[in-house]
Amino acid sequence: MRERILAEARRQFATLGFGAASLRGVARAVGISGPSVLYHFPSKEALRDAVLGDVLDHWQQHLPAALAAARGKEGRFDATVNALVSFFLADPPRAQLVVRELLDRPDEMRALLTARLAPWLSVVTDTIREGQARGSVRPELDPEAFVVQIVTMAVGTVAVGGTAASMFSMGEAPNERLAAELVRIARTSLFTG
Amino acid sequence: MRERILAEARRQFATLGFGAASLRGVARAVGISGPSVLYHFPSKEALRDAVLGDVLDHWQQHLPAALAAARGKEGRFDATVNALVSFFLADPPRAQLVVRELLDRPDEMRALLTARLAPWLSVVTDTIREGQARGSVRPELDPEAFVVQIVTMAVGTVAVGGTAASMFSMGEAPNERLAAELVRIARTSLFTG
DNA sequence: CCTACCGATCGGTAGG
DNA sequence: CCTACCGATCGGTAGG
Repeated sequence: MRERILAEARRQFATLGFGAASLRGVARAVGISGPSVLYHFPSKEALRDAVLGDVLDHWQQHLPAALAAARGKEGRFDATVNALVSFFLADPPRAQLVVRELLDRPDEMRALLTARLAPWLSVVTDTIREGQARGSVRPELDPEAFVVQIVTMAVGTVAVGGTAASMFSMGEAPNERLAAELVRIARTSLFTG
Repeated sequence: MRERILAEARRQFATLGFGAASLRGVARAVGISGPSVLYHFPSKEALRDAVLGDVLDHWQQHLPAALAAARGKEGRFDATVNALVSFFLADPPRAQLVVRELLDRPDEMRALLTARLAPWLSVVTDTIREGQARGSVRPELDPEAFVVQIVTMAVGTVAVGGTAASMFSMGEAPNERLAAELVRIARTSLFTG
């Protein structure tokens, strides 16, 4: 039941926002009484923390594998960025929730993301710097800022990109078009030549 | 007083979110009584619509001028993208509010943004297509998707980029570093050569 | 896990 | 613009 509450809370926090969602609303959706949620989580804030921690756990567990699967392919970089975007696109509520948390409590999120992503990030920026030393990556590129911008685009595409795309009457498969263009932008602005 | 309520509501909706903000909270901050807000706006939802409309009015009024100022400069494109990012960076609450609205009610936002931005957008994509015809813009670029991604990066940088940047211990002026890299990414992925 | 219930706060109305 | 007040809903507690 704890898992069902977490999944439903994630869904409602993502679509309604934490402030507009209610414990009773989550409880009703999973078929229990309002106060019973507080048997599994001591407070609404604790539920919020658990939902967020759950999302970050999920990313930490499955994202490395998704990225590693692209490692052997030809067009390794394109496949990696594609895997990144597809990973977020496969579950929009998680990406939306993280964007909301970044807006709602930036200070806590900074601490959390630093603790969770710092090791993974330095691997990426180190790889970019190696590419710059070898001459395959553009020398004027700012590695940290580049990574932040690519991730911002990927998460943003999932969180709000669908709406932005439909506003253009972008026809069918707008998210795929956005994802493909994101990959092109990332590749072109990364590599020399 | 109507303007002061709008400004304060914009600030609180942006930082707290619409659901977590309250009419009484806005009223207290501007020094009037709770129900008095409803003398100026018939309901909380009406205040929300007014705040959002005000932001879009502001963008429609001042963004063209900010972009036009870059038109004469050398490095015209860099100056334009720089102006776009600086414009959003100068007033984060407005960008945050729009991101929140995109998450809270995507359907209404699609209609609103289509009505407001459609003409301006086709100017941009038309210019890009001309550049493709002349050979100065990369032929494989997807004009609509490109514009959506650049704007997503610009708004995302303001809305959540600061947090993302500090998570890297990006040193001083992280937003300027992000903005500069955004400009570089946009330019490099747009032009041939 | 439940019911019964608490004080606080919410958006909104009445009446001036 | 105000005070006084409404019903509804909120997060959370007591007690089982």
